[in-house]
Amino acid sequence: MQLSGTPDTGKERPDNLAERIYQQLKDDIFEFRLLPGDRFSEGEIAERMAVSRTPVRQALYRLQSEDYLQVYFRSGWQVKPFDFAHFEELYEVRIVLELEAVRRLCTRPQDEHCDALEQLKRTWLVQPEQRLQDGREVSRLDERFHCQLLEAAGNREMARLHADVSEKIRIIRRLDFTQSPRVAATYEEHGQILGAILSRRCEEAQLLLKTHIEVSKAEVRKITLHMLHSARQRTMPAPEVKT
Amino acid sequence: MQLSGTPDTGKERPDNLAERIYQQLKDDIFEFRLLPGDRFSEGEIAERMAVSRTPVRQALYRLQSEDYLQVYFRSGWQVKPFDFAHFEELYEVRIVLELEAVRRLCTRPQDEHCDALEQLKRTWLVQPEQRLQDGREVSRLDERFHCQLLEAAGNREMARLHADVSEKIRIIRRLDFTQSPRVAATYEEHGQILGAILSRRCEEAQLLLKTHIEVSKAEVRKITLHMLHSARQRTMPAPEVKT
DNA sequence: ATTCCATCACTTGGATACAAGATGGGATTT
DNA sequence: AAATCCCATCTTGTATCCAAGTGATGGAAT
Repeated sequence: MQLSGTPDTGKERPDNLAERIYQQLKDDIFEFRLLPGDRFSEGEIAERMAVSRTPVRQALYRLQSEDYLQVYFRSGWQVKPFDFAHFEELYEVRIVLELEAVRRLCTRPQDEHCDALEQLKRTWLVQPEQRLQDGREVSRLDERFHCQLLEAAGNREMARLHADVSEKIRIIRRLDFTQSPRVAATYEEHGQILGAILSRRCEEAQLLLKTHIEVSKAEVRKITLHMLHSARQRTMPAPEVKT
Repeated sequence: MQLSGTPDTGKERPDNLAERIYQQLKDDIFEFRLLPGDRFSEGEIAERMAVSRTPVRQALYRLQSEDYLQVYFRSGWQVKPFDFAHFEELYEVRIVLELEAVRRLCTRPQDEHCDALEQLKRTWLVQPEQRLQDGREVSRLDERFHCQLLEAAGNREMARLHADVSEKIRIIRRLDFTQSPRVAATYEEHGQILGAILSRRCEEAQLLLKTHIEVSKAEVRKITLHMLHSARQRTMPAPEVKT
């Protein structure tokens, strides 16, 4: 029984079709080229990607285990329909994990994790005229900010779970940043949170962070209501819109 | 774009070879029929299970994504060697999630989740002569206890993450219950925790639970040291022991 | 006109075939 | 004797083939 590490020959896989297709499909879902509710077959994907069904199936099953897709026995695949209750629960997981990360960062021993926090300062504690404006870019940075808090806190497992959760809500979180006031607010709030962490005001940092996340969570709730409303008006929209 | 639920024809897959092989292999790992560090090929598994490589590969890749296995490019598979630091981190995740669950249960509105808690009482708040003795069985019940706390707390995502984490440490947690004093202690501690939750003494319940989990975590640390010690004595054990 | 049933194209699940790289051992060379 | 090179064998990655179940369509019977 070996004890730890990877004492083996480091033979990692190179190109890998299945991996490429996996990334492509996930991207298609995130970019709404594949819409929630869309149905398709392995053959379609294989043809579109110009490969055989084998690596396609590998990618599809992986996406299924990650809860993005669903397979029906001999009846094709489906992009999992949005479940907003699900998104709200994921936001709550984020809150729990990130509050714990802040707690650890505030009670950390002297000059530890400081490099990671310094890097965050360079991104978020900048003059207003140096701030990025593009919503997409800021949305990406926002996700990174929160993940980096987890990474700095030092528990890799917690960071990995948090990263997975963050990826799952990325598709909906992005909608926050379409309004530019959210961009400015994000800079403001991230700056305050970092300041509180750096001066070890734990309670304050936690409260700021919790509020910051709950604003996004509330946004999801608004989107939920909006979609339920418009769905009711139109007696249910046609989910087709194949790519 | 559909909105929620599964409005579709409920065509679930029936038997499914890949699923069966997945379960079998995971069981082989948990039961130490496949030891950490063991290497094997898809062909061996396929032959032993008397199936083709196709469903075997499906199962293997799933286990890889769950961090139980590792594949080397054209060089076979390996059961991931134990990484005790990893286990300790997972214990910390458990603590964070379970403390949150307790918090929610203690601040829950009147008569909610009571049925779930009642069921736990029937298992754990029993007369000493009615307690189970078999370490294996109590170990299984212990995992259920903690998972049910999460389920009762109401956030399904959090419960799912917690269940995954719990499954990952099952292989090491089971070693706790080989000594029978841990069995009695577990009954005692679970009883106290339930009592505190039911009378909404939040801080107390959290402290009891945290201590309870940290005992297990400390056990892992002892096992770590023991294995490092014996490994050093034997100048590294041979990891072979194929099944 | 409506209902029922056969049929047929399409779908996934699994097995087999093939390609290309990794590995290990033995022959050969120094 | 030691090191090196080559080749047979083994490994995964991908493509193709086959089996069995699904669903829709169209025609026949009422």
